[in-house]
Amino acid sequence: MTRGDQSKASAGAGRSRRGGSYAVGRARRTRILHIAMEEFAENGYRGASLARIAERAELSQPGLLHHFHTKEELLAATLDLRDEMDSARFHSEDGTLLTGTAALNALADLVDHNQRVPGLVQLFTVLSAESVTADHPAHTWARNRYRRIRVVLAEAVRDGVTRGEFRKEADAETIAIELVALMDGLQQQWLVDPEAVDMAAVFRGFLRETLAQISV
Amino acid sequence: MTRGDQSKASAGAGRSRRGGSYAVGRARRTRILHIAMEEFAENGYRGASLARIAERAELSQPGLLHHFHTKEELLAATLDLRDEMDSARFHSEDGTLLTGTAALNALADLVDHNQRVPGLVQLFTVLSAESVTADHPAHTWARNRYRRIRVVLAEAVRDGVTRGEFRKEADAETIAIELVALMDGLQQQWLVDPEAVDMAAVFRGFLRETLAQISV
DNA sequence: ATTATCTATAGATCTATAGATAATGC
DNA sequence: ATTATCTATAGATCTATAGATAATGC
Repeated sequence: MTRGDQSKASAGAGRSRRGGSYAVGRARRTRILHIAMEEFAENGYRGASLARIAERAELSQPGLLHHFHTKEELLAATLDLRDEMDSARFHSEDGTLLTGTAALNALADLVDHNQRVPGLVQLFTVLSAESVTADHPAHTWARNRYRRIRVVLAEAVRDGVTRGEFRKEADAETIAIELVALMDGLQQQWLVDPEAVDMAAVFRGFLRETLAQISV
Repeated sequence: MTRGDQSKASAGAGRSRRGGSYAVGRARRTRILHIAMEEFAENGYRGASLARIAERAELSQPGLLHHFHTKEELLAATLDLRDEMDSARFHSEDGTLLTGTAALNALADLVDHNQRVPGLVQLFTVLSAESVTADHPAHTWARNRYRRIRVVLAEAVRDGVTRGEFRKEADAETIAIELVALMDGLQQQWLVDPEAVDMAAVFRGFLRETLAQISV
């Protein structure tokens, strides 16, 4: 009963933890999380080692498990943190979701930005692919993340239609799937051979064509 | 000197091995390879276990290592086999590479076909993503495979221009990158959520638009 | 009192090698 | 003679738990 009462707080925030914590602990957790992001990006979930993450965070491996009770729990916290980092990007300053042309341009800006943070791109690419297996701990996360993104993009297109920016025939669902697929696929080719693929340029070109087709 | 002489044979073929082999051995190797494809698809390179592959092939784990000396060697053989399976698809019956519209349509047929072999799609998706790390044993394979595919597709488009099927302005390199990216990205979304994404339909739709744009 | 750590360790892996025995086929 | 197997095992992991000690802050 005592612990259960506080469980609601940790649902969306991701930072707070059940039970109290001291300042040293919170600082260490943050440090662990950032190192975990790098290690999962570099080695995937299966290839990452708690011992190595602990070593880089300068504490013992059981010391790490004091903060995150299992490897899966550490992965979940990592994914929450990564999701938070991107979600800000699709909201305007007053907190509402971007729509229409503005949303699609925000997507192109994201691709530009991603070119400067290969580590974060790699985290998603590696974990998303690893999680296609049904029993992978990130499977549900990946599926829900894709669904969420597709819904947001499709709504952005539909809103564009409502406001008269886009033609009525624009197929919002298909465009959403295409944009996400192209982003992911470009990231894959770019990560494996950065010099050969200018992902930002290709994505902007594609977006220009798409907008030309659906704009009123 | 004695072994070196035969090394050339195994370069392209993939089936033959240095030194002789008995019929039982060849049969077992084939069986091991097919099981390895499934295991690598299901668990990635890092997650797959030689012991488990051996168990499924009904021999001991050191027995398996008699045929493939290391885990990396088994992976390499698996990748060679997988590459062979697809390469036939882009050659016409007289052995020449497909070009222009024919090549692009072959690509769409491939996407259709892939929808019936999720395991093989998963093998590529998982291993390609896992191999973005520079030190992954499949890193070079993935990079070269992408380069090869892009070259083939870009040449198909350029040939289409030469034959007067496509406009001169068609940007062959960009179209090649886009097509590959879209295929990969669609596979990712489809594997993680098959009911939500009709990858064949989306790909054909995209191809239709592209052809409409570049056709004379 | 609670949180943050540590050392020690259990119990499962995992890849690869050594060395022996049985089957195959020139 | 060579190839195909096996058992036994070395040597490295890896995650997670038990139980003790030190630091923190109501």
